[in-house]
Amino acid sequence: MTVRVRFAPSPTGYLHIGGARTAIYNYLYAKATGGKFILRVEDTDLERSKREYELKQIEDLKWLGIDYDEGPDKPGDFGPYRQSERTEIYLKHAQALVEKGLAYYDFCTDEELEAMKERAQKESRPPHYDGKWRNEQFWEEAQQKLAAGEKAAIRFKVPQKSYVLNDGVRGRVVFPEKMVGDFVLIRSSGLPVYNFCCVVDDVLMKISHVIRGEDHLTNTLRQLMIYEALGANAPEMVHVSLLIGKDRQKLSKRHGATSVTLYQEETYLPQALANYLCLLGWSHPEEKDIFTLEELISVFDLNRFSKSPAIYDMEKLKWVNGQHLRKLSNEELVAQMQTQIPEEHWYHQQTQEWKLNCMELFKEQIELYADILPHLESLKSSEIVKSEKLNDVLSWESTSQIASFLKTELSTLKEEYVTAEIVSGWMDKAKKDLGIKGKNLFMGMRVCLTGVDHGPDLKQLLPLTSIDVLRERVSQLG
RNA sequence: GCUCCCAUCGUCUAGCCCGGCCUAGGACAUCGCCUUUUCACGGCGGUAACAGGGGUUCAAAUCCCCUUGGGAGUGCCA
Repeated sequence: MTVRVRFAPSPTGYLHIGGARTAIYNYLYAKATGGKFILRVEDTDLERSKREYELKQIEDLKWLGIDYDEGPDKPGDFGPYRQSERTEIYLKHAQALVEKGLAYYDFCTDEELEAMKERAQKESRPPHYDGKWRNEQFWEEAQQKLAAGEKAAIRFKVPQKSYVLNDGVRGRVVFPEKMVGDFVLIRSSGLPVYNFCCVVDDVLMKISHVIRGEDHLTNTLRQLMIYEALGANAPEMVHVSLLIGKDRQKLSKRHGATSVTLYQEETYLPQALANYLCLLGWSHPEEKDIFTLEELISVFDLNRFSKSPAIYDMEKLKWVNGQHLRKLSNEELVAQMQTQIPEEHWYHQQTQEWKLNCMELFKEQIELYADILPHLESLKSSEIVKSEKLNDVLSWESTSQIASFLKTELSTLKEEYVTAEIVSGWMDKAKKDLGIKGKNLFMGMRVCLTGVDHGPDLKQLLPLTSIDVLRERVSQLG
């Protein structure tokens, strides 16, 4: 059997990191098995669905490195791939179920349903539908009302029996009888409801494996019933554990960034986000924690999911990002920085060589592209960053000597930038002429020329700062 | 309330299905040391967990039951 999996987002907002994670798992499984990955847009909630969200989610998916074989903009043999364009199909199947006596028309108003629920609550019964239309004796009346043009929802007549699900990660799950009441298949507006569309589509699109979040586990009961009513076999179900926040609550905006877009904006690497997301609830057979999706394809399998929910930890994501960042060459880093960093912060007027040197120097210190900003800023700043250590260095007799020495040296230079050789020359000369060495020399130089008590090697750092700025820094100390 | 799911370091997890190789391994974070005359990177090491209680067994993190805790669902949302 060829594997066909799908990711079925609702275009009611931006792509959520939880959604991105299940999309990745589906994508990987398709790739690992040589199957097909389908993108299906579940936009049956007309009120909240927006085309712009659909487009944005697709863009974000692609940004993460996920591509699909069939989808709204990639016609396949099982389209259309947008549920709003399949209304007729759902209607046809729902009517067929009514004809078979497996579903029925329901004319209850919202008020009646509300009253029904309240009554059930008062009598501490489960709030299941128990309206008259469930009863076969009214079905003729229903047909008449329908013929008269009255609006009705189509409700599924839930069989009185228990269902068993063999889930790929949960194992055997038994849903007892009477767990759910008759639920709606088609709204009175004529539009279908999620659980129904989902099953009809999964059957029609020949989906072999459903990999989705555990929040759908209880939905599965309803879906199992629909598969049965439709005379179809249910696909393999794989319910992946959920992502939660530090407070163990469902991941929401107050836990920080929850949409993929935000990570783009914060200059995360797509491969790092994808990498980290895989690590939550799934483990690499060799316990590797840094990999690309490409590398994962050959080892990905459905048996390595963990059952418990995972807390989303931004700290580790950052670390993963840093690991991926360090794998990039200086050339790639420069190219990326051009697009990731606002032009006014980036030294776009600098030579390529300067930029490459800059990357070489700072890439070990950053985890995100945006982390380069303060470093870039420090290159042109003549501000003295006060600290206890810095004051100590400034109090040394040797430091004032170095300051005036540097002042003279700098005044003789015509170039715009110093070189590593010039800096070396200063070191040697200061050692010989002033008799300063060791910590006094190095720290004195550093403080005078950078205004900071720590930082990267001076021979690499100083050539990135213009001599004018160096002069300014030194003069402030003199 | 009812139903379903889950439970190993602070966090992500390995081990669990097929009990003994577990004195419970790795990673993030944290702490210390080394490296770097500074910082960062890197290297080495430390602190740190089988939720609790009962079984079963020669032997339980692993199998069973209960308790507790957490999550999800209970929509004419998806």
